[in-house]
Amino acid sequence: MLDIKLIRDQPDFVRHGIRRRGEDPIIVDTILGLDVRRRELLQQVEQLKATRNAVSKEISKMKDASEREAKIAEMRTVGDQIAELDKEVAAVDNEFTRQLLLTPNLPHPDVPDGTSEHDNIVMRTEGAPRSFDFTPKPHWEIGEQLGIIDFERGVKLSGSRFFVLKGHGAKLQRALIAWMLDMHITQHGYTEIAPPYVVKEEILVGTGNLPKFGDNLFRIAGVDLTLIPTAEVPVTNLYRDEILAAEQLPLYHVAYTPCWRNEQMSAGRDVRGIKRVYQFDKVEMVKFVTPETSMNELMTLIDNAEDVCKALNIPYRLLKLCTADLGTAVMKYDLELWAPGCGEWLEVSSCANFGDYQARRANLRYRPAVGAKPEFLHTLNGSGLALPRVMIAIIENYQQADGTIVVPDVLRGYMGGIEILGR
RNA sequence: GGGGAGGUCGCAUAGUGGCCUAGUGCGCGGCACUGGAAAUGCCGUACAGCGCAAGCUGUCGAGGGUUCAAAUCCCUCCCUCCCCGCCA
Repeated sequence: MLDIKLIRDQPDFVRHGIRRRGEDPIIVDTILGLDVRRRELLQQVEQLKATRNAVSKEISKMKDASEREAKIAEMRTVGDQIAELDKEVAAVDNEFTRQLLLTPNLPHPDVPDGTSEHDNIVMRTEGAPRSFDFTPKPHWEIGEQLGIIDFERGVKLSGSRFFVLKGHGAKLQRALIAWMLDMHITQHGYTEIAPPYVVKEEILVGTGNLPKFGDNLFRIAGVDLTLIPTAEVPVTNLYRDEILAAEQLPLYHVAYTPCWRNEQMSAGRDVRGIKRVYQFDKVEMVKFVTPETSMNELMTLIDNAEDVCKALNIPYRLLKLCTADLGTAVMKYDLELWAPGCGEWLEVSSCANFGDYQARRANLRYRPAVGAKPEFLHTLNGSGLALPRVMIAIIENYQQADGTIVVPDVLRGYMGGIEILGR
């Protein structure tokens, strides 16, 4: 959500930001119109309420019965007027809030312009792709042959785009989760959170998934609960409606959760394997920081995600996303691991600074100093990392000619000594 | 799921229609006293909206209602605690 004062004072600046994102800046005029109307009505109704409050107090002290009755009758009329105006205020206010919630975030000036993901900029590529003396296979072949990924039975249970991990496959994922969590906790200073996997509607509004981007969500029939699309949703809302002390910031949290995404719009894309599925596991980092530090915090957030890629010793690259690919962020970077079997770069992490956009929605504030006014803080989040695609990268990069997979060094302690998957 | 008790300012509590402009204690901040501190005293301590400002308005779990006037009365819902039932 944007600050209405910013829209009021610098409408052209806001329009420019919205236009860069490829959206229609007309919403600015809609909001400004509602804002004016809203304040007019508020002033009217509040003046009437002030009158009623004052006269009601007088009434309690009146001795003369007829004078008293006259005032009561008078206030009855005022009360009717107030009731009508209150209704109007509520209607205008609802629409005003709805429009504000639909307004996109403004991109940072340093974000490159673009109209599609092709305009994203590769900042750097780390690590050389391994050279194979055989043709590397895609993970869906290796996984099936080794019996560590069962596609058919996943479909049998839950339909297309669901899969089952078995034996060493399940263990590898569990090892990865524990290892990543431990790395962020012990080396990067994060505190672990184990949140609920279903949340209320207002929580999704807080992170910006609703009201605009609800299409991908799995909602639970009959109750006001939705399966989380990412741990970002419950964790970012942790301190909702609270005022944190400045000394509590920055606050770093890391959470492992499953994620559910009903991506019907991507039907037909990446149908093979586990690259794009309806349920996947992810370790997610979330930061709560003061506004002036958020850009630096974004850089260290990327470092934290990058450390995972480095430790796995798999080639990766860092992308700076253009205005078309920003989502609700102010600025965003993606990390992609190289997968030699399917021959593509896999997005395993998305690291974003949201500025105060989410903080306004979720009412996340901090007090800069004792006695000072509360202010909205800044939120950031980044995957650290998303499990299925890391699994793909490990399977494809660490495959051997005989169809088995070497367990990366860093994971062996978490694998109970297993060094080769499939034996 | 059934029965009971509750939800008031950071915490604890008072408040059964106008004396509530929500009191008190603790905590917190400032000041005084002190060589410094403790103790003590004084002052201040929720959030939001509107307004250039003075100030006004709203919020006592949430939403409706009754009333000239609601923390207080009525209705619906949510949450917490206790007992019973069921259950990993």
